[in-house]
Formats: sequence, C-alpha cells, structure tokens
Amino acid sequence: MASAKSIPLTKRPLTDSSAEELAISFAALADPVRLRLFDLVWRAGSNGVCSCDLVEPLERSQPTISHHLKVLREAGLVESRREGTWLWYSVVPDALKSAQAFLSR
Amino acid sequence: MASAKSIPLTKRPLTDSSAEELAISFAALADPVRLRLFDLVWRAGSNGVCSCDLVEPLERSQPTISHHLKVLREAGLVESRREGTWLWYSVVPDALKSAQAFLSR
DNA sequence: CCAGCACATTGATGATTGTCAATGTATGGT
DNA sequence: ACCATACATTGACAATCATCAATGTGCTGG
Repeated sequence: MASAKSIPLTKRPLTDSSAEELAISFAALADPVRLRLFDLVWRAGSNGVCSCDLVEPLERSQPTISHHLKVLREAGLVESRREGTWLWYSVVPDALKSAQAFLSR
Repeated sequence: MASAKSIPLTKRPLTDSSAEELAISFAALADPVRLRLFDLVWRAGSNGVCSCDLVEPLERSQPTISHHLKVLREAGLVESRREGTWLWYSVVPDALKSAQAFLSR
C-alpha cells in the first residue's frame, strides 16, 4: 500500500540507501587514475581492452592497476572476460544510468 | 600550433589534469551524507537552504555537516550567502556540467 | 613437467577521510 | 556589555585508501 501523503518520485529527497548506492558509483570515479582507467575501457567499446595495455599509459605498477580494476569491477562499472592468458575489460552497459539521472536533476 | 596527428577532442583520452578535475567533483559526491546534503541544497533551488535546517534530517553533528558543506564548497558544487546570523546554501549553476558530460559518453 | 607470461593477492606504509567533543568567531537582540 | 544563536575550526581517533615490492595463481607452449 502506498504512503498516506504520496509525493512524486523525483520530488522525494534521497533515501539513505539510494545515497549509499550512488556514492559507491561516484567513489569509483573519485580517483584520477581510476577515471583515466575507466575512460580507456570505455573507449575500447564492447570489444573491451586487454588489461596488459592499461599499465603503461597510466604509469602505475601492475598491482596498482589490478587493484583499481577490482574497485571498478566491484562497483559494477566494468566487467572482464577471459581470453587465454589475457583479461579483456569492458564497460557494463547502463552501469552509470542512475548516476547520470542524478546529475541531470 | 596543433599536434602533428590531430585527434577530435572527444576521441582523445582523458588528460591527467582533466581527470584530476573530474575526480574532485566525483569525490565530493562519493559520500552518502554529502550526497543527501547536496540533494537537499539542490531541491531548495536558487533561494537556497539555511544550513541550520540540514543538521537534523541528516542525523549528524553540526561540525560534521559544516565539514561536509566545506567539502562541497571547495569542490565548487555549492556556494553560501550570509543572511544575518544564517548562511544560505545553494547549488552553483553548471558546476556539474563536465561531470555530466563525462557520464554522457 | 617446466618455463614464461598475465594477472591477482598479500602485506606494509604513508596519506586521507568521516566523525564528534570542545572551543572559537561572528552576528543580533536586549 | 552581555548573552544566545548560527556556524567554523581544532584536535583526536579509527577507518579507509593509493601505492608498491614480493609472492601467488592460472594459463600456454614446448
């Protein structure tokens, strides 16, 4: 049953849990290295990009890149697919939909 | 003079400094309390909202709210105007323009 | 089975963060 | 001058974070 005084969805303030979810997405993008990482993966399109090609342009150690990719993955922004010895990363479609919606009023 | 192999702007990967700037905006939104805070200020429109009305709904101490407002202010997302003893906070227009642009491909 | 490559995990370290109690500062009313 | 109110600053603490060297894991080719 609906609340007694029903308010249009967009007029309702952020609930604590919505804020929590959104904050996870934004936190994943809150680091310069991770942003550039996400940008590179994004540009690679649906094919994805081999993570072996992400270390050099970002000038960080391999473990550091691996760590940041894990953060992006756990935030649901990217996903990986095995191809022999390699891992190919690509952006999860619509992963940033709610973040976009929030920023567009 | 332009670079030898000129690439369309949107096709160029994120520069380090652009990533730094964007990361500051996203970091400001990377905390649940700060997100709800920003949401409340946003909803208040151009009039703004008195910060005295932000402490209770967020269930945090006054210094904590003051701290978060400072983070939002220093990230350029909100601004404040004095009205007697009170401070009225409002969203800086277009402050999230580049963040929006980034999330929209 | 072994050697090499791609990537993840662990452990350590210095830096940053969210939070609050206590205290400081500015403004307005009396 | 005094006091109350609104807000900021300081200091402290536990928690999280970004980073790297060292090590572990999984896959492939020979």
